[in-house]
Amino acid sequence: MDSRGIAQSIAQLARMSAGDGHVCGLTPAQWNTLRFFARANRFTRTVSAFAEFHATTRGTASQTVKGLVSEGYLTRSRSDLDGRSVRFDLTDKGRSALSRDPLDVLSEAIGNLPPGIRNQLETSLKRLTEEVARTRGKPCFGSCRLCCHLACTLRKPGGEPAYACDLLGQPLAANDLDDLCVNFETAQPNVTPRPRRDGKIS
Amino acid sequence: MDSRGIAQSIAQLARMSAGDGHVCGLTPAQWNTLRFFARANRFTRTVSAFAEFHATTRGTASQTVKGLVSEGYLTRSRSDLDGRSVRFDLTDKGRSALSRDPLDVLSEAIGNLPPGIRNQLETSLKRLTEEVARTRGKPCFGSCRLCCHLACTLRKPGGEPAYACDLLGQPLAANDLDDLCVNFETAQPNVTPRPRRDGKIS
DNA sequence: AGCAATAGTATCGATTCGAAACTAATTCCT
DNA sequence: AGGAATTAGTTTCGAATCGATACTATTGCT
Repeated sequence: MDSRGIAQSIAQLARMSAGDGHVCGLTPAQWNTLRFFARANRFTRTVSAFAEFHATTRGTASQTVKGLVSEGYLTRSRSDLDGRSVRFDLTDKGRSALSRDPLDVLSEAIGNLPPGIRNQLETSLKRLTEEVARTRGKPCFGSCRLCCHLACTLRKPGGEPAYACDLLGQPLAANDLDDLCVNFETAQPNVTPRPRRDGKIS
Repeated sequence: MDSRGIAQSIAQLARMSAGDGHVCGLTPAQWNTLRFFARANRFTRTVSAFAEFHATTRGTASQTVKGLVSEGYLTRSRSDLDGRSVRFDLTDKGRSALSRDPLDVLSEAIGNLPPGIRNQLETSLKRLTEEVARTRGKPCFGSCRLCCHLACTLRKPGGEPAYACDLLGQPLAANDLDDLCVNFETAQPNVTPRPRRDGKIS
């Protein structure tokens, strides 16, 4: 199969796995939104970040989020550091809904792959995502663990390491490190950082 | 990253690559349709097959196809073997449109992968597609070359081999073998064939 | 203070999509 | 052979989605 065929099979896999649309009373767009807010770190659980991630406009994203808030899947809280910013967090209802995520048919199939194959797949997908994002001039979301802005300091020898984000100047808990972040930059040399004017966080 | 994360990155890759929607005057749905009819063999270039592939309803698929026909990207021709069946073929306009396919950003990224990695990716995707399709009880489109219904006979020693589809009892040209087919079944033992009531072709 | 940029929301119109009803042709079953 | 069920395709209608645009409020820069 040629590259086009592989590209199409990626598209088809995504389409097939997205489910028949309305499952458990949620639309495909709402499922995507819930998934995003479940995986994004606290700097990233915003309408703007979601819009960018989902490749849509802020207006559309705002509508979808509003619907999920009014149905009790997300909570809305203003930031006290930035009066413009609003953060959304999953409620228990939102978390329990995700346990019936239609995308899990794909997750389970991936879980059945041999570990070596699965790691290889993950690596390839990461590379493809970065390359496509670079081509399209869009940010490539990623986790702090592989981000060039992650700072790790050891307070005392043999103690617990303390993490922080260099870019935002904010501390990071150990279990924040695998969450998605808008500000992700691959931790590798000779990469010019994406210009960013507003480095403030919520 | 866990399996859910990988599943989501597949979904995101597909979304990101699909482009910003309207490119060259075609909508995302229309691009998908063109891609399908470009890759499907003559038994598969129907509304029903496309609807199943695209995981939508025949009504929706019919609408999209109708639009493409009226804009000159596809031609519509009734079958003379089955009065119900209609086949759609790409026009030159359709083919030339596909040379500007927004999905090509992903295809190119895939083309940049080292051959071994690319083959591994293709294998993994095929396996995932089959598994998800099986779970959801849907057919898994594939090419004749790997299908259990492919029959190959050698008319005379050293001559050109002749291909045919066992299921449909129809001859296949050599360059048909890589096209998508609805009736695809993996060529491996101990697999119960998907039940099929209507084996007739157009 | 003034201007540009950012975060989020609201509104409108076009498109999409799923469900259901419908026509016509074919196949299955007795 | 003949009626019932199935299949292919289309049409229509209403709901949902989405992009574009305009708008408010807040923040950053000079």
